[in-house]
Amino acid sequence: MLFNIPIGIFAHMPRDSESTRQLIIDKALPIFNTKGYNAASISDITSATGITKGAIYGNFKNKDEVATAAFEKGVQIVTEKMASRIKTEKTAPKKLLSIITYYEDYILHPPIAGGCPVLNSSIEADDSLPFLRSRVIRSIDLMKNSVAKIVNRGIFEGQIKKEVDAEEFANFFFAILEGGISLSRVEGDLRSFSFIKKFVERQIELISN
Amino acid sequence: MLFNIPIGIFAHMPRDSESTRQLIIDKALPIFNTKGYNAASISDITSATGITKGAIYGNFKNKDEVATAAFEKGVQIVTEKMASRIKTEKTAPKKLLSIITYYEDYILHPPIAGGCPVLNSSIEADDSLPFLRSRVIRSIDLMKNSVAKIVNRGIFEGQIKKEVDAEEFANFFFAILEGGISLSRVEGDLRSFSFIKKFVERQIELISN
DNA sequence: CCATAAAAATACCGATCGGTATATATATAG
DNA sequence: CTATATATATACCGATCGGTATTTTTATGG
Repeated sequence: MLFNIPIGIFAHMPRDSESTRQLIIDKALPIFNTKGYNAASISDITSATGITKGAIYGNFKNKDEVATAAFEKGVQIVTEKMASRIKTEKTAPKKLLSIITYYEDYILHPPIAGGCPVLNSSIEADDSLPFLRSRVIRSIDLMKNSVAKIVNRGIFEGQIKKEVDAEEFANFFFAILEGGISLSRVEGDLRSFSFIKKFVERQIELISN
Repeated sequence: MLFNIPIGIFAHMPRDSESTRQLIIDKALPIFNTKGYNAASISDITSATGITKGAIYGNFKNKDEVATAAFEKGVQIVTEKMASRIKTEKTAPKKLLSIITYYEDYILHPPIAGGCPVLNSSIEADDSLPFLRSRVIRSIDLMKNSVAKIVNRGIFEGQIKKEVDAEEFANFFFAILEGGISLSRVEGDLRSFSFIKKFVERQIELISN
């Protein structure tokens, strides 16, 4: 944990503020993700962490910075878990299918309470929360690009039909899966997502050789 | 405006509270839709309407009821405009295409500031705002059903391939278009939506006879 | 023109918000 | 053991929140 900290540079080292910072981020993430940025309060975070306001404002400049750090953590969790799923498969169609099941598992066993942080923040940040918007855009771009890369590599390796537009497919793929998550979440069951899953699976089959 | 009010039943009729109520709803709708329920405040509404808190709480029990009325108004606006577009077309494929262009126009010339109230409320209401959730679900169901009806009628009239699963298509259609709106809104341009539009148009072509 | 009842405006409430200034606790260097 | 720098806790700030009690305005019936 502390191995990276250069010994001798800091003359004094009282309590470990880095682990406090991580605690705040970890506890703040599900709070922001379920309640939304505006409804989530600093005192929500103090309750969840058992840490006082002084510790929070000692480690973050303001609420925006806590939210930003929490969002980045959320993106990291989501994308890392997804990437590890993708890696286990060898061909493009199977990689794409693994993303679908990742989304399905995400609904059944949410790694972060409150749904997908990218989608949630996307809705909340589109006209308010300017400090989050660019980060949301970047995350979306990252996720769409990774899908496009899979498709293009699949074309190169002969698993995907070469006339497929990777960027178009990536947009479709991302939009419908995010839409599917939001549908199943608000409806409270997997029914809508199952339809969407079936549809997307057929699309993958259709573009495969 | 006042023609419908039965004369003689009310002994006294000071200011017209119904038009005040409508003013509040009309001004509150874009506020709730852009800022979200929690960030939107009663004083935001008093500023926008030029009306005082007393008038608001004279016409609504609390903030929840204002938000509910605004949401229903939003749904009404969205669905009525969409229905009128659909009606101008005769065949199922053309009706479906008209919905796509409706969404596209919605992005370019939003009838309500802040995006789609159904999608926005869906995200915000999924774990908070229980008083809105059932209404959101009902609205989504309504919109998906109208798409499914178009598809089924299209099958019946021979315009759509009979092996098409109307409910599956409706789920796909709704999820991807809502996803497309949210994408283009947060990204701030139509690029993603254009890809999605192209994709959905091809799907419509594929299920058409 | 006056009485009346409804609607809207005003004034106020406790609670909570994000944020800050200050005090206290803690770990290390000497 | 002590001095010191840092991390955390405490106490407090003005602003704003949703909501309510009360007063003022307004339209109508008589």
